[in-house]
Amino acid sequence: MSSEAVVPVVSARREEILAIAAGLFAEQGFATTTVREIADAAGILSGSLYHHFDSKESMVDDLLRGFLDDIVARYRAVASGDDPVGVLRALVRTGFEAVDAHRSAVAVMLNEYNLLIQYPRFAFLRNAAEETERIWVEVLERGMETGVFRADVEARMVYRFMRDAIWVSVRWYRPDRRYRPDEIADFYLATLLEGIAQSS
Amino acid sequence: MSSEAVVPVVSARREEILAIAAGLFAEQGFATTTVREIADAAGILSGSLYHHFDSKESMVDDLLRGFLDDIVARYRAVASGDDPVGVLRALVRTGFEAVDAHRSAVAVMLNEYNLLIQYPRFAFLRNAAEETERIWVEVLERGMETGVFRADVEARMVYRFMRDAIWVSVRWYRPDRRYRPDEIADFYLATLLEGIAQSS
DNA sequence: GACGCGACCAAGCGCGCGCTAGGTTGGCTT
DNA sequence: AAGCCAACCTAGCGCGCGCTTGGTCGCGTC
Repeated sequence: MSSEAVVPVVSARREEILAIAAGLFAEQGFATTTVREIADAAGILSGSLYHHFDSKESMVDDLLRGFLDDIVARYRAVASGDDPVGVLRALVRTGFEAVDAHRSAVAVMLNEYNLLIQYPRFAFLRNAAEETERIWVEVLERGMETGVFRADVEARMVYRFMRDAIWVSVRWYRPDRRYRPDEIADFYLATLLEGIAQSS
Repeated sequence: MSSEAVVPVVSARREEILAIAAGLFAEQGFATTTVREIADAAGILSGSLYHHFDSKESMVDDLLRGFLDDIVARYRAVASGDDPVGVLRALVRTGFEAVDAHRSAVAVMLNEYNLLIQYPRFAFLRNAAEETERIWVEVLERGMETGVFRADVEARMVYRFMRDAIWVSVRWYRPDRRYRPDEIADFYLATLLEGIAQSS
């Protein structure tokens, strides 16, 4: 009998360094962040990073792969509901929760998508983006067909505005501040569903 | 008598190179774009760029200064109206027009703001951003006071969602496609003002 | 007490970066 | 014909980048 269960699946130190790198990538951008900065922040020398990672590129690869696996799974789970309004609410909440819980990954995704998508190894980014769009648009279109959503705007365009508004909120949202993610989600949903014009 | 009027205020060649650089900055990012790439695209050698510009940094400085001067002036002009709904419509249209007419500048502003704002020479970015926010928020708050806008969401938060949705559309909007900027503005305004939920 | 190994250090290689200094060219002016 | 100057070239400097190679250290296992 070996005591395998005690051994972490992946090195804890590796995860720690990945989180540090993610923070720097999110703050300053992937290209602008140097391996020496990452190493400094982790308290080691730059060469020692390569004990944990193949390359700087593989750090951002790891980060985004983990994040996208998680959030796409959440979207899938949430989208199985019947009521389009309820599903849309849940999708939006999930999105803002991700902004709160995975700040760095969301910021990197937002800022570096166009850069990274050029390289074959990051094809999984496009796959995740496309599946996400499919899930959201399907709900919007179902709601339009059943009459709970207005049908005079394109579902894809509505999706884009929603996605962008949620993702970009990572630039001004601060987790320690006034509003919790689900409150912001509700603010956003209120204006999205009912509009800001007074009907009275 | 000299024939000064014929001489361009700034070199036409300089403007041409600036537009080329802007396109590359927008596509690949400022840090990732090299002076050699800019020079190649302009059909000259990298050293020759420095006949026209002090530095790579001064290119992006020039680009953003020109853009922000223009758009802030437009916002100011448009905000002088009385009717909050009308002013908001005009602001949103102006925003989408800028996305259409100044693609590169908007993209650079969106992508590099956080990076550039760190350096003193780019303090004018913050000034422009703050004045813009003041103009938009003032209109929203005026509309809330007079009762044409709902008052149960924060004006600043509404502003941020609007600003981001407009700016980020530069990532998917293509000028040659189906929709003109004012059509997209109207789509966006329809969902923003009235919401996407059917009242029936 | 020898061994294995995960974590890190020491030293530095080669490349591409932004930028520079001085020279050349050709059209325009006088 | 001479001079000027914007535009561009030639050649390359120094720096910081991502990454590599071989070695050190200390903890846990048998």
